Amino acid sequence: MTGDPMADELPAKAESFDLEQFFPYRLSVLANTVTRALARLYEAEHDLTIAEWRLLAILARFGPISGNGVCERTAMDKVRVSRAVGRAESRGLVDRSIDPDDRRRLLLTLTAQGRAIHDRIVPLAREREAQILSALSEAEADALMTALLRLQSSAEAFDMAEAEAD
Amino acid sequence: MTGDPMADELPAKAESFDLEQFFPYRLSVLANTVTRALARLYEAEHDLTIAEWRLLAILARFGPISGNGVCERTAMDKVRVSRAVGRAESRGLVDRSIDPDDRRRLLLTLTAQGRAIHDRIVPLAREREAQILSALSEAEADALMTALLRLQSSAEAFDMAEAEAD
DNA sequence: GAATTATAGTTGCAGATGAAACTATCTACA
DNA sequence: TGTAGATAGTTTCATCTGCAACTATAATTC
Repeated sequence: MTGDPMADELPAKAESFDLEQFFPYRLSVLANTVTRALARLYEAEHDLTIAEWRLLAILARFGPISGNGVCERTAMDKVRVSRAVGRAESRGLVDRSIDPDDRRRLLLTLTAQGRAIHDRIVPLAREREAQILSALSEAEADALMTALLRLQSSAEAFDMAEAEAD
Repeated sequence: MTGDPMADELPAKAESFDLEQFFPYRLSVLANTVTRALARLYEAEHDLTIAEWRLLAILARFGPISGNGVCERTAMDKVRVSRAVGRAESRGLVDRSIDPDDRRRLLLTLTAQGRAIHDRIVPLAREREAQILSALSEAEADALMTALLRLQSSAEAFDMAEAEAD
């Protein structure tokens, strides 16, 4: 597409690069800070990792679902999901049974205890989210979420194209 | 596609938590996608990790600087910086000498080779950033960057408060 | 100016992560 | 059928990460 014949001219000095203003950097640092703040909450509350918390949230919402379904809805790879399920099951938060219709698959559901923990964390997570977002107006926060969603598609398509570029 | 959900959908309990709409989740997933796309670039180009790339970018801009200075400007902890410096030095990208004015400190500078790699990566990184951000208008992208900066302060203050809560 | 305290950076350890290999099951097609 | 190939999930291994402990040097305090 971009057949740019003059691409190799380098008049703009590369040294003027400002990491602080580089979007991927800003995004990564913020995500790291926010994630850590949330992770502390999950861990302090019930010794849950982020992955386990996501698992609970998805199971609470989407009833019995396969591990693969969890992958799709949590943007976690199957290794991470497998481990989150293993740990959550060993702690009695999740039931794991084999899907009789396809015995490769798991049927995952929340136990009563898993549901209880989920329900206890949700308001805390929402509160923390609100605290962080309180730095923005409601309109700004909405615009931000919209932007994140749109960028997700953009970045994903791009990430794919690259991974597949043989 | 979506394995049709069963009829027993719950009433709109407070627990009907939607992970997809949860800001920390959206942020984390996007950052992960974007980071991976960039990491591939750095690695494919010159076998650099994100940490090493940040190190090069900061050294290119802020001349001789201490390891601690790198920490402050890259939002990486000292362990990560120390390792990035060690690896970059062993590959001849960075010079590490002891600051004579304070012999605890290092004086870090780019070597010619480190500078060359930096200069070669910068335009590629910028191009990739532009590609990802092309999903947004310029005004939206500006608003996004502003929002990220403001949230950084907000989240950081919050993260701190928690860490220090003894 | 010795002793305490603080700071810069490194190393050890333990957990999180993901790519790739592996097992088990299902699907397609001869 | 049966054989090849796809898919679900687990395990192995190598890496990344960060907290805590450690070393070395500087600053402060008495």
